[in-house]
Amino acid sequence: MNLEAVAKRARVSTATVSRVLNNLDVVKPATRARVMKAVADLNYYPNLNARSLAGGKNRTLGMIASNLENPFFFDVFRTLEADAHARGYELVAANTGYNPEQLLNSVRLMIGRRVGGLAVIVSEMEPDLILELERSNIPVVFYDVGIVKPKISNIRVNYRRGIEEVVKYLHGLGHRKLAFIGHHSTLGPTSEREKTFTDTAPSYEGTEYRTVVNQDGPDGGREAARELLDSGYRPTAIICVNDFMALGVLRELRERGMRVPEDVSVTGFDDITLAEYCYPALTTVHIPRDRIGHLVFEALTADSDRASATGHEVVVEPELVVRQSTAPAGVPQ
Amino acid sequence: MNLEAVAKRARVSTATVSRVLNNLDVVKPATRARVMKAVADLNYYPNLNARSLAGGKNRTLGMIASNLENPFFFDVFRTLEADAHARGYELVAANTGYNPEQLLNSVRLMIGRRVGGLAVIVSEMEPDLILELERSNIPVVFYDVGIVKPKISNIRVNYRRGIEEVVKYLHGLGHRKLAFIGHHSTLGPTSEREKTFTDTAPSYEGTEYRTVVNQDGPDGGREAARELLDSGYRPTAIICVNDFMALGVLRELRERGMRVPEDVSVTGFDDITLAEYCYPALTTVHIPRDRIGHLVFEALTADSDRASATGHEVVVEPELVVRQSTAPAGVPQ
DNA sequence: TTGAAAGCGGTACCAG
DNA sequence: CTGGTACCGCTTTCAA
Repeated sequence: MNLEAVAKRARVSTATVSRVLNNLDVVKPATRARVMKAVADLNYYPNLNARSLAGGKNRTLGMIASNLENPFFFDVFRTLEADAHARGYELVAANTGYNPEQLLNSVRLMIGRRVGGLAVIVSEMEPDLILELERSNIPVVFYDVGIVKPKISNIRVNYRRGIEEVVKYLHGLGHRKLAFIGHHSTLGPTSEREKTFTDTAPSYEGTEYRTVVNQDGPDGGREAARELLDSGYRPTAIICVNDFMALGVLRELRERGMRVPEDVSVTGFDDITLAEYCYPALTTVHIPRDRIGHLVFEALTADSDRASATGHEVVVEPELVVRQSTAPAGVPQ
Repeated sequence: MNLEAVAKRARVSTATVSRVLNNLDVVKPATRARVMKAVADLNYYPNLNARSLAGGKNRTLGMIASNLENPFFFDVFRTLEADAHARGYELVAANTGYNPEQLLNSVRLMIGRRVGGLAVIVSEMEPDLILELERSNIPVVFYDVGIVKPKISNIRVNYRRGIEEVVKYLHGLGHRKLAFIGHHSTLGPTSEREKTFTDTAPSYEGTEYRTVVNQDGPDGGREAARELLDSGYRPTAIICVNDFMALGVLRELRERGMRVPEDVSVTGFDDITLAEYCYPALTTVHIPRDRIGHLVFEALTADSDRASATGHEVVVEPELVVRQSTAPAGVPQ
């Protein structure tokens, strides 16, 4: 089923069918109607591969995420997709599972597809990546990779401030024995959070801390908490790199009979919906994922002449959200 | 950057470059090496659109899901993707948000892309869908749509048995006032669960029940629980259509000061990872999502001559998993 | 307003 | 083992 079949049935040329299908309003209404009918009769749908090959354009955007299972990434995906659909774009997503090799793979695939724009929302990184992306000449937006080059935009979240607020808040509650639970990632948001933590914690006198990492997700969080507690260290507050991992921490604590927040306070990061649904509801730092999604879409579809030509950077400010998983530190043991 | 550029640089024809890129081992090692070098030098990546246009083949599979945010769908996606990658396929996903219109859209898009196979894992349905899919001549696998046609496979879960076991189990615990919380969907798995419930419940003497539906997800679950309880009805056990919604039910109960499972028992369905992480851990029905993912992949890539040519059906058996959210019914109020 | 035809970047068949 | 070349299905001048 192709253009020619439709053309034949409508007694016009393929060029005209193409015009109708692309809404080039130069076609005589009568002709247009005839074509439309043929299209409907034949149940015809254009071959998108041929279309983007011939047109050199592509109304398909790509998004590569580290872990779509983590609601943080998914929420960005969701709003990006909504924006895309609203403006007649399509979005294809790829998951790297924090695997740098897979990241490179996905990027090449997206380039191979000649997507109209590519959002790289990942925590891991690959050296060759930036270079290849630059050469590809595709509009790209990174999330939290500190590189701004022509055609490459950047959206960052002020993690530093987020973590600082958490530490300050906990310190204000009297917590002096802290722990940080993070996840593996070569570079990017995560390590920035961790680094900020190890930078900040010591600035408060008399504060002890320890750090442990594991994979992203409830399982990883639980495992990390287990390792932390098995070491004998007894923090009064545990700061998690994100809410998704905090879920696992809460569980481990619960199973050990440690009460939250009476015995130990726990904080997350991101403010995913689940943060409100777990028990106890999680004190966390809100990151406006919908705003990020919108920004990504804009950056990807901006006129290549202006902003994107230079590559711009936007910083998003996070905000502390206090719920039930934190409380004043108890009497030191 | 195209084949010709590479060919020129390697001093061979485009045909040879193509052979090298496709591992047709008829190329002399020396030549192959030269081509490889040119490819590397030029940082060349084949245009996938052109490739599938010319080749008529497509190593890209598609998966359409109702709600990728629901871990059930995501888990299927994950294993399908893993299988695909392992065998050199790619997977593009689309989300319908339970919207039939969006479903049709996505299907057309996938057909437009001429994907090599399409998995339709959704709860909603569109009349035109089956027809269009059939004409497309693309291998298709449905999840729980009771239609088997040539080239269309079907994977079903024996929901009926799952629900029956839940009801029987709860009845054994003495529960006589039940409630079912489901989500909207025109047809498919969900309504089958609900139907099974309304079929089964009355078969136990003295059993009362009520049903309420809302959107999928914790928010919807919470809202449904709210509506249920606001009506004045006081079930001793609430059966949720899936774990994702049960999360919200647990929260609403908690906020109303109703203890689970002392005051009311709650069950989920699917056995997502989160079911173990919520509080209390959820009694649910396990569905082997990895197995489903594998089955989907197989069905999509099976030799079109055999099985898929006829279209086959596989039934997966679920299994009750008892955790902490259920207990014997207390004294009637 | 419409048609003819030249690509877009590959693949695959046919020679050599 | 390698090159020439006819498409794949659609977009886009260029003419008419």
